[in-house]
Amino acid sequence: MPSSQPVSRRERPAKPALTRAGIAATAFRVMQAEGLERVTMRRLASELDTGPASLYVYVRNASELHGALLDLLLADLGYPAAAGPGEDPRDVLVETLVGYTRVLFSYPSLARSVLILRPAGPHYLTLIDALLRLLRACGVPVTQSAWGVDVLLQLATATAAEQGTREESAEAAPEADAQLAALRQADPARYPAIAEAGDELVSGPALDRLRWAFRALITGISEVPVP
Amino acid sequence: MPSSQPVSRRERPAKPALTRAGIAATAFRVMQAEGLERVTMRRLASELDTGPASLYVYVRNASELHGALLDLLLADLGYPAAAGPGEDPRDVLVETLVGYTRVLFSYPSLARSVLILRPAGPHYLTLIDALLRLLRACGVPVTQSAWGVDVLLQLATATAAEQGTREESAEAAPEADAQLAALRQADPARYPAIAEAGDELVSGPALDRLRWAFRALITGISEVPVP
DNA sequence: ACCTGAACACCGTTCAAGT
DNA sequence: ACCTGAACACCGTTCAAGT
Repeated sequence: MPSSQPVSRRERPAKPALTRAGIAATAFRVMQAEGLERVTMRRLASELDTGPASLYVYVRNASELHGALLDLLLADLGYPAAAGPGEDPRDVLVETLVGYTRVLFSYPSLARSVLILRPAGPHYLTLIDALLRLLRACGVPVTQSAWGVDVLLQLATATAAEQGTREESAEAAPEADAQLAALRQADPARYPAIAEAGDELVSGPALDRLRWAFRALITGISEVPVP
Repeated sequence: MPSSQPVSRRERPAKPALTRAGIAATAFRVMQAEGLERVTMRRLASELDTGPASLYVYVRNASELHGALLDLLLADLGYPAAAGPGEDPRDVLVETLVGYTRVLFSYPSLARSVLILRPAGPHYLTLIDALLRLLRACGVPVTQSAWGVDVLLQLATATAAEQGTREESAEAAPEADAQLAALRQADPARYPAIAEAGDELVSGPALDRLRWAFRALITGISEVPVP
């Protein structure tokens, strides 16, 4: 009676052990390749050769996983220590904010998730710390810097959420056109201020508008004292 | 051979004819009663005694329906014509923005949807027109008003999306606590600026912070010329 | 021509029952 | 004690087949 020997389980394990970091890394890879929409618990489970229930041993829920993805994304962001000689510290701050927004621009769905997430990862804290330091370097008082950094990050994240370069935002495109058309065709008698503003309402490249918005907000943050 | 007479189909029609407005009104009622989460195409269909496919004759998709819900919500918003005697026109502008944000605060999920929607309904245009008029009344040049109104509305909508009073935001609550804890426990050696800012980072009622953010942004909008 | 039943192709999360 | 198969309770959208 020949008995079939089971192949040693320790050799070439097709199934690597599940870990939180491994799940996050797999999620990151799928997000880069196919966008956050495809990063579902079921997809990750099948990618890791297990059932969806197993992921919940290492991750509280899908939203927490999105927070981990943001932190992986921010790992490569570099920050200037301070403004160079003859450099406007506000320009350095604006470009740092633009750098963060650019990263999120490629993943608008992640930006949408982050907007309601209150991220707490180490790289996100590094971003907050860098922005606070740059605000202080612009001469902004500490209380205004503390309240201001939140608003600046919100503006950056919301802009990435609403704009966005991936095909996923193609859904929203027809509605953007609808607003454009509505503004242009608005009855001047009923909407006189819209008529007065005219094409200025929708003019200019998105990045120019974003830079201007950052500059305006930084100016206000530095001038208006907190109550 | 008695034949059963069919009951006249024209009497007491249990099924009112489907219309776009009727669908939107039903959606609005469900949203008020149970939140936007419950406003699904399937739920609306069963509420209207039909199949989900029938709704697509009158509504392009769920996102377009959310735009209609926003416009219904904005129908009751009133706007001040101008600042009264001895009244700061900036305060009037701030309170108008707070009024819009308050309405959205009760429906954070709608705010999330609106953020990527570019609304185009008549009441939304009325809101844009009113804000433009108030900005002009503050002495803000037309180009800055035109670019500014977009950012102000984005800030309002994003704040409503991320805060929010309904139980639906209870999901996000543990993460808000996680950020709070992370900021408080941040290593001062690694995050010196966070340590310096201390509790100022999370101090103050949400509404005070929002009013301050509006004030700061309005100040910047009025001072920084568009490129 | 207009409307819709049924199907397509999925979701996140839980929990009883395994090992 | 730790892990997971299977189920629960849903989604938005499409299209062939009806009336």
